[in-house]
Amino acid sequence: MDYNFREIEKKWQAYWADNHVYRTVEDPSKPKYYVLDMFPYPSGAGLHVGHPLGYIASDIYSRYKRLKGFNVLHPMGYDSFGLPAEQYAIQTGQHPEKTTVQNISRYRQQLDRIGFSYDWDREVRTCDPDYYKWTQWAFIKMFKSWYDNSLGKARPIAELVSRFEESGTSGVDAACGEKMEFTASQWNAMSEEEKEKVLMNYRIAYLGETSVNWCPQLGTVLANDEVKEGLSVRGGYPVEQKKMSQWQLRVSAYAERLLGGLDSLDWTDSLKEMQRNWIGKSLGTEVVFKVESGEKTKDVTIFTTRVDTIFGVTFMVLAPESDLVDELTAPECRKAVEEYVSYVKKKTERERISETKTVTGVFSGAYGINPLTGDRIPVWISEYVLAGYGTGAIMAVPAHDSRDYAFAKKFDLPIVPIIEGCDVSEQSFDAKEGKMCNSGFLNGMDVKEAIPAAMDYVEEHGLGHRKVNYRLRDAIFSRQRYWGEPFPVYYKNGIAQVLPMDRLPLTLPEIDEFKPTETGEPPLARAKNWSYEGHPLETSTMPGFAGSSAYYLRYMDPHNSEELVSSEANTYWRNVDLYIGGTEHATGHLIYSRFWNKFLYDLGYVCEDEPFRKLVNQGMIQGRSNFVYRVVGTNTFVSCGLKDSYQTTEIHVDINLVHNDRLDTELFRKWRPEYADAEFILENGEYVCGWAVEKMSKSMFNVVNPDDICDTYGADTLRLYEMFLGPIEQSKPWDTKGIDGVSRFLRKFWRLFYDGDRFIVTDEKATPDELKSLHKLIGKEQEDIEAFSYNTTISAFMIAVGELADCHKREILEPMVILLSPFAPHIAEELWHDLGHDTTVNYATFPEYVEAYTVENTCTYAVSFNGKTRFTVDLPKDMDKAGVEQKVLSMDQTAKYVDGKQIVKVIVVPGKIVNIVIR
RNA sequence: GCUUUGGUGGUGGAAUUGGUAGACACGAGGGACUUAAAAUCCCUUGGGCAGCAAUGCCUGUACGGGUUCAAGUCCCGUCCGAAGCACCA
Repeated sequence: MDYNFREIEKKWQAYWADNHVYRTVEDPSKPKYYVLDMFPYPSGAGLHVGHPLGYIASDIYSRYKRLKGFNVLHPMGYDSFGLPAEQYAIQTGQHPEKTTVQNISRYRQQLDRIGFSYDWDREVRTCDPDYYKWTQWAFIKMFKSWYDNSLGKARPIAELVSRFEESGTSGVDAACGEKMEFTASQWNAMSEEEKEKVLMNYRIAYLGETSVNWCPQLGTVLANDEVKEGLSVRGGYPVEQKKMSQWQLRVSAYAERLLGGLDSLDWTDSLKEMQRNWIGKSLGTEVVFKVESGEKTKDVTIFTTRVDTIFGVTFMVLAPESDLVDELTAPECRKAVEEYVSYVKKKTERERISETKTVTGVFSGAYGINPLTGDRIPVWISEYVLAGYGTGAIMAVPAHDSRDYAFAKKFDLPIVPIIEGCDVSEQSFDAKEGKMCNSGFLNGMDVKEAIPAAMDYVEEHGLGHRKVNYRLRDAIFSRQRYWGEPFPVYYKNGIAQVLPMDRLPLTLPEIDEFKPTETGEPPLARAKNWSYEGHPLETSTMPGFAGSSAYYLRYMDPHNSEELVSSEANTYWRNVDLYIGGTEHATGHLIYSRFWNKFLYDLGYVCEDEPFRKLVNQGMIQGRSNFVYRVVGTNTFVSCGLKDSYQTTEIHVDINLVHNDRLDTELFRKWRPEYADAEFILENGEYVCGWAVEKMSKSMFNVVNPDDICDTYGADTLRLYEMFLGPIEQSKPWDTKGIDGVSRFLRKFWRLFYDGDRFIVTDEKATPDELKSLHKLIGKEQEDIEAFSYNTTISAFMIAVGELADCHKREILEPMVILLSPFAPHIAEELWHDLGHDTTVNYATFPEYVEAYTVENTCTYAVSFNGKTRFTVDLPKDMDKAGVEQKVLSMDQTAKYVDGKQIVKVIVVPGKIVNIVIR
């Protein structure tokens, strides 16, 4: 019998499913290992071969860890709330739940064909009320919590209330919106409504007025990570800034912990760096400038990281959106300022970004006083200062900041250099180096000394204080959409209240249309009886990241209706040991999840501070597109090699019409009616297509469906091939050409067991050479899998099978089957049973590596260096044979000393040099 | 502009972390078996030179320097690519 992958794969997939082979239960007698994939959003297009790349990698690791004796948690689920299903619903009237369920079942079919070892009994779906009950639960917990900066953790809000009752704000160091100060009696005198307003300033989930990314086309607000270059990530629509009252999460309170926690994680440096940049910590100084405008004076606080340059300040700048603008504008300038502010408001985010080089601004008519020099300096207004960062006001040092420099040049403001010898005639000198001058007490200091010295001075003289600033903003948590988690919030007399826990889940109401109302309210406003005890419920829903922030916890205990996760399950599984997914979540999901987990940790619901210990970013599989070249104005297509002699248009052609870059011209004519009478100019009788590596997408006609690969080559071949393509972290194009190699390898493997229909495995003793091949492979596989270097493991396999092509001995083949099983589980199961085992291979153990088998016979060589024979050493016997000219040996067995130093290794290149590594 | 990360045959990629560069695979070329095809197997395959031949020699990891007995790997400079951030004071 030949290797019939179709039958084998069907048989074993059915067996695994029927017997729940991969069901996982907590087992304290075994060490745990938690391997997680980023769960997919089930889109209508189904999976293409790029999606399973990470899943295959994690599945191999899971199976490997099981062989190593670990109790492995390896679950899968769906991130099933989201925009595409809703957009589709708006267009067709089809309920998003219906399309979501359809898409999920298609995903499941596709996933099942690849042979993953998921414990499907633990599946979660974020749109399932039994699941989002816990998303809503966490939101309520956040609503009922505040962040105590002095303890560095979240605490129940009731605790804050009692502190306010006792002593007001004194002694309270809380993360909050605006700074507040009041006494206990002031607090106690407040109305309920006023108290609620105050508490909203401290809650971790809070309702607040803020400038948001508003996307008119989508009719919703978006988080910062959902916007790239002023366009929405989904759909690519323009985004504008708008002030709105929105639910937010006080992620900024966790900035320092999110930053510090990175050090302990086993993530790539680049990913950690991305998060660090996103958090954007900077240490600087807040300095108070007195500002005069007509008769009025006001203290204006600015933030700077370079107080040392304060003697070079020649003007100040306010952000156009800053509240100070209105207060400080002098009457004679009011008209110009108002015009400027409305001009800035009209611009979209996109325009502001693309016009960063055009300098704009207007004079406010106010003057500030430099607190160190007493100089009187003009106050300007310009969009290059952001309202949301620092205080929305800056001191400008044109000599040493390129943005201030550009502004000074444009509006002809003075530029005063304060670092010796720098030339500021053409550009500013931004570097933090050199000696200070024109700077009073700082003169002669190096910039590096001057920064702390200036900070000290400012603090000692009461002019300001050191201040840490973060770029990380609070997460905007409201979306004006239907297909998301409803907020468990109602409004009683206009005050936001959360539902009692026993009312959860608050399920999505049925509505007849999914688009926003005519008055621009979210779709939920269409729902009838959308109220709680007569009070209206919140009509916006939660964003996509809500459901994905704690899903890894739910997998630990997915059917628990009393708790998010029981403490037994949580203390057993703890956190994710290995998380595999794309980098695109670096500043979104991976920040929110860490925040969410830390919050739950503070309240004692989970036992680990960080959710994901090790993180591997799989690269993208790109498409390999093919092109044909149409001669302009004709229906004639010219082969790629000849295209330069014609004027041509490049046209994407469906890769299914192309094999090895050769176009099937008959299929091409049938592909589209307009090509029915196409003519071709061939080279060597063939039409050669051009190609390019692009994103895999329908519009490029380069999508490869894993189902098709499973049909023609089998799931095991697909798995092997995706891993053989190259390192997991790297992006690489899918190229179907190479798949024959691994397919051939599996057939060769099969032929170790079968000659036609004859099972040819014998009980003969293995030879030393055979054992050597086997153990080399065991060693290599172990080492490589731990390092996620699966492609080289597969190479090692191919070499071993080549070496063992004539070996049909059980003693060798049985371990080989176990070694292959993480990569190609179906064929391994089949052969494992053919070898006479009743259990599945996954309950076997990983073969033990014996180094002795791989070490050759040795004989003694004299080793000399520096012209003298120093000692003798045992080296492999074939040392002097051609082809083995060099060996690196561990010297442990022969531990020799030269001149009192221990020899660690010896490197021999016959006829050339001997290198001794000593310690 | 800043941060991160790369640059090795026709292609995907190896290289024990400083030790024979190009493993393994694809593609290409040649051959065997076959009426033929598929399948399978064998040989060649970075470039150049010499030889009937086994083989030998030179050169070669983006470019230019350097450290070292030894550099794809480490250091300095230049060029190019990818990703992320982007008026963050």
